[in-house]
Amino acid sequence: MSATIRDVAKFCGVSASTVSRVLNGYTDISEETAARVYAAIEKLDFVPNNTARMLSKKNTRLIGLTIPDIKDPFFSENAAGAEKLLQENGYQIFYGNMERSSEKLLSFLQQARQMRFDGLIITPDEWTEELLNTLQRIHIPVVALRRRPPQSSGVPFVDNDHYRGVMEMMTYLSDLGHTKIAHIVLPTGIGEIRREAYRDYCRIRGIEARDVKIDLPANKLDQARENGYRAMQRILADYPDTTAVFAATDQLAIGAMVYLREAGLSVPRDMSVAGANDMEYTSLPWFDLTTLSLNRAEMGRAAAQMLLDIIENRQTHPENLLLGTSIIVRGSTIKK
Amino acid sequence: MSATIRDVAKFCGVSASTVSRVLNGYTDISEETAARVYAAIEKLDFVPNNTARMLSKKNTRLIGLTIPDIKDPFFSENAAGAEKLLQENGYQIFYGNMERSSEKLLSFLQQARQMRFDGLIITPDEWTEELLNTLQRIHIPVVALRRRPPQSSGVPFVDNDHYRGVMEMMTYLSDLGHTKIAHIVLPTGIGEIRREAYRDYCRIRGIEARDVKIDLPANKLDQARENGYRAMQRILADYPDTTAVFAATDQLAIGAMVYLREAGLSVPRDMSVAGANDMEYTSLPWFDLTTLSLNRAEMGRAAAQMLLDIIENRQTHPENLLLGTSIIVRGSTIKK
DNA sequence: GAATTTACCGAAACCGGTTTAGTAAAGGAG
DNA sequence: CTCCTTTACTAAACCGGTTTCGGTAAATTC
Repeated sequence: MSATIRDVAKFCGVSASTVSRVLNGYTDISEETAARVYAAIEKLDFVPNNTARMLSKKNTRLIGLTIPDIKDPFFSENAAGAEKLLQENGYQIFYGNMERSSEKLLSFLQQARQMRFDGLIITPDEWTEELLNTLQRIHIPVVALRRRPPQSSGVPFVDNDHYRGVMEMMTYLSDLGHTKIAHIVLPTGIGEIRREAYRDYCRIRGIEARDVKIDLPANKLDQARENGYRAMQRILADYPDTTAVFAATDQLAIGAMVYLREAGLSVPRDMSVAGANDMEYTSLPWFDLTTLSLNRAEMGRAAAQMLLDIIENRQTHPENLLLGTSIIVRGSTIKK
Repeated sequence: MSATIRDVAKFCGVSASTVSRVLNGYTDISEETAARVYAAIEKLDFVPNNTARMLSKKNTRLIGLTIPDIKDPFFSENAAGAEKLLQENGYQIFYGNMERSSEKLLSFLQQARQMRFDGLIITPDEWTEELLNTLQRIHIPVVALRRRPPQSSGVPFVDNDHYRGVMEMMTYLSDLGHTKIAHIVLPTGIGEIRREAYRDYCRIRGIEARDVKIDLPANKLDQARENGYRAMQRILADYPDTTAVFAATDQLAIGAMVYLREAGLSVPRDMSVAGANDMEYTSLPWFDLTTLSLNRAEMGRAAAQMLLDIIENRQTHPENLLLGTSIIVRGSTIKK
């Protein structure tokens, strides 16, 4: 079928090991032989068989990266960040689309084991006992992204510093003069962290905490908006004097804005609205949404860097990393 | 390191070939031996090394799938469609993020060759001579998605029937009573097909063709919107009596709506607007955009099916496939 | 009871690379 | 001239599966 390394060797009268050495850039090869080998490679259209190489070298230079939901552009951006760094280091990313299913994740890990991936970057929706066991058993370096693993698991972790980010956003809203600030809670783990920060902030500043959580499963974009919609409804019912809303994600914020629109209220005149995660389209003039930006590409890059440090033994047990966030101020929030 | 098939063999006193047969479900194995082997596998935590398997079997059951731009949710949806079908058939998808770069595509193909992928589904931004040559040389079955390859290349092709889709959309707008319908052209290959359909429709119906093409490179979402914005501006300048605009993509339509908003015109009262591709967020009440829906998952599935037919020799040279589209009627278009 | 079939399993080659250990020739030092 | 390095290369083992070819023993056929 395809030419092998021995074909190349025979063609230019050297041994297979010599060809291999040429390919791998060893220096104890005369220029002349190297040139002959390259010529033969060209002539025979030889392309080394990577599966064979993976087998004999004991690594694959393959990194598995799970994407919780391929339709959510959030994840694709931090994937892109990771990919860039890994490719610079000669690794290929093998993406796994989880579709929010924990069985898919487990079977991806099984795949990873069979394929002998050199490392994994995962973003599980939840950290089950079974997941932790599987991770233990497959003996592959792993870094967790955006979903904090149990402390005891020893899995290193990269995320944004949501707690601090929320504090900053609340400070920003306070500084605008708002004192009646509601919070729309995201019903996930990250959502709880943000809610906690929100409550802490309220306590410290001595203002009333008005956090509303709608518990509908929010694993689809339109459902997330639906949650924001209902939360806004409840906020207006329970706390009618609210002047600003901080939604835990942009999707929730958009949902809230849909409700405000239906209720005949104008943003930002009647209500300031802020979100988080910086979704692409929220900069459009209809929304012009102030948001907490998470710097997604940087997160992916950081996770990849951490993983490389582990794989290449520069670091056996790295510290968790919480990246800073920044507020993108737009027109949806104004002075009280 | 990890247990091998020979370890398992030794452990339960059989030969490696027997273990292999058990793993591959051969029938000429006594139940008792099979049970012993399974027990040993369990005990030793043996997981077959897929790289070795790929090498000895002559296939990898890996399919390469290129994603032109990971940030664009359009592609991820047809990737998901393809993935589903392929996984059902025991194939894994290896994604390649092209970031709209033709060099990346070429290097992905090189990767594909080295890794001995069993098949490829690609969506190149353009069909260069070099690309066609490379495809020839790597000897991997390939199906093209959404970018029509040159007829002579023999590469089979799956796409929506844009021509017919545009005809249907124009018919829909006509039936609403519009006769002064402008078209915002997408500056790509697909854009040309749509423009052609638009012009043909105008000719047949005897109405004036008002297609406007802004040539700024449109490979980012915000740039696409910028193009729509400027196109709308020109439409209003050149054809002030226009009552409906059909933009070749939703992004262009949104860009147009931004301009209309700034110009103080209301959609749909002053101008009906329609788009294409059914972007997720265009259903929001601010836009409520009528759009030509492309059924993305189905496209991916169809491409995967075609590829499998080629790989498994059911079909050596399949016909190109053009899938139907449908119009999603929303509030941005009304009767004249 | 001999011949043939069938069920079950093993030895060894093979896939296509890499790597180790070692060698012949050339060059340099003493 | 001998000894020691260095340079440039090779033979063969190895990675961990699969596959081919066959062999033995039991079961079946005649």
